[in-house]
Amino acid sequence: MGLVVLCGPPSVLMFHRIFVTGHLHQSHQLRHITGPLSGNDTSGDGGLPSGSRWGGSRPDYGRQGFGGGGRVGGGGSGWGSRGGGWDRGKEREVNPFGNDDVDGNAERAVGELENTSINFDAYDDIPVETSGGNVPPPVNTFVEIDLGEALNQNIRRCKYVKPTPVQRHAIPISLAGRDLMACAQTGSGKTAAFCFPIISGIMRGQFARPRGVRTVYPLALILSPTRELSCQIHEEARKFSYQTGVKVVVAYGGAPINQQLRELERGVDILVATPGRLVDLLERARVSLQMIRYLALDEADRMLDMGFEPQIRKIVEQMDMPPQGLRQTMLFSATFPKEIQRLASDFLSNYIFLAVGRVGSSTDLIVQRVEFVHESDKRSYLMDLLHAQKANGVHGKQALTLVFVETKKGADSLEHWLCVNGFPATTIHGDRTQQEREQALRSFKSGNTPILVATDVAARGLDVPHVAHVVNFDIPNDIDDYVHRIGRTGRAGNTGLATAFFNESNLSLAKPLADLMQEANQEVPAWLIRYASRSYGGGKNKRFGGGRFGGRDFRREGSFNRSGNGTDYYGGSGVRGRGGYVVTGRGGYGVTGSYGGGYGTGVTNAWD
DNA sequence: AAAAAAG
Repeated sequence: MGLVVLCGPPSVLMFHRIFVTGHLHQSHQLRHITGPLSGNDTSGDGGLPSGSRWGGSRPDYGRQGFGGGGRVGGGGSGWGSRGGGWDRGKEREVNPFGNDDVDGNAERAVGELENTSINFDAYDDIPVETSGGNVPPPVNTFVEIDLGEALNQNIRRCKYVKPTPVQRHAIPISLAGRDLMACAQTGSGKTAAFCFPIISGIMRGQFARPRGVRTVYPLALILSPTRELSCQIHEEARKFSYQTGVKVVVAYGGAPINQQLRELERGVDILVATPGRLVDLLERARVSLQMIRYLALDEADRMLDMGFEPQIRKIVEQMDMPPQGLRQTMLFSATFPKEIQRLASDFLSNYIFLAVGRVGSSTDLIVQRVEFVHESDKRSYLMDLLHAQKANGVHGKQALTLVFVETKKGADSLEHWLCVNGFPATTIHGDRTQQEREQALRSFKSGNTPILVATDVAARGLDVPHVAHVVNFDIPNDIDDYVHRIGRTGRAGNTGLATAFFNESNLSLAKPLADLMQEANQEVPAWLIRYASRSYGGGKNKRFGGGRFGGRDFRREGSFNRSGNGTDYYGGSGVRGRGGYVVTGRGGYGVTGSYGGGYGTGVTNAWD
């Protein structure tokens, strides 16, 4: 997308023209290269070849000729309709919902009944920013989206009553076949936002795939930065795709590859993976990306930072994946620094930028505290916190506390110290075996070891219900990491507590932290404000440096947007939000007040 | 400088 190189005065007209050109070019390419794939959605619906997993219809919004549901013409020789063998085994599919009523009308289990008073109206107050051409309007219910009956039934089984804000906006965009860069608060339902359209698209599409000897050809690829997160996404995606005929497989390192290979051989539509293991599979030619129609990067900013970028580029640009425009690419994260957005735009084509939620992307469902604690006092201070919490224990059990530290060594030593002092703790970090890591997470989730000491491996995406308290024992060097870490609590509408131990080694974070807390209506201690005003760390602040929050389309920054009236690219129907950005006026939006109230407890666990 | 990600 050549948008970045364009300089000079911004104008609405110019902006539109860029998109229009891109659009035409893209359609042309599609038609030329893939033939039947470019068949228009609407016109094609009546004539779906038999064998489609779902014959529903939906309006054709946005880019023509790519509804995600590409149909490749009649199977010539050497082409089969499935990746291999999955249809035959369909009736034996394990029910990922356990003992739930198959019709999705199961009584709630005891203890889950507490979420009867869900305040979904709080949604209407959430500011939403979109940019890009021809943005499809948001939806209000799952049913009106027409995802297909099988998927709707799974949505009911998951007890999702209404789409969350990011889902309301992202799903229609995605169903329209558009590329998307989405920025939404932690715990706000991002997984489902990219899974639903992918599953729906695969259900309704006809995809002939080459039959390789041992090579499999997934239609969708979902990448995430940690093994545990990939597992979690896989589990969620399996629920969403239950009895849809869509097969989800996960592949990640640290676990025996043979088992994963066997799973792959049984057929795969959606592959969830961590980058390293995927590269391995690609080099062994056990997986080909040739038929990829959907690419989703979860925690996308993390996937494109220094450590991961080369691997991601290799997977996306240097293997056999169709280029942007011929696939649909969706990037999701709670944070999206401008520099990373710039990198990310390499993977996208005529994309829509979507930001949902409060400025700074941290929710006010989380009460944030900062204490000044000298390095040498941290352990005893932590002990005090844990003791105080013990008194609050629910149902005799201690509330779950997630303690973040900077290093793997520090994690081990703190865990040991806690255990010695009578606090049942375990730890998760990259020096432990995968078995140990998964065991630690299970033990934490179950409440067996209600204290988990973690490095940043656990900072992103992991959904552990009922985490009451996140302690930043060591404050991270990056404010975005802080946002993700505290986002392990306060999920799916629950409230949570986050405590950070601040001292003289964290001076560079004083300003961004104070700003972030202020934005989230938190009480900022006077001493922190004093540190913040001294502006350490070279004064560089990526979140507020441009006077804007991180969740903002980089295409509207810099030389592109200097001249006075540069904000109204949105068709003029916007209301100016308090950050100065445009809040879309559609569907009852337009209020930029607080995002309070929440969604009630235990509504879902696929919100990130 | 540290963490993660292949074996």
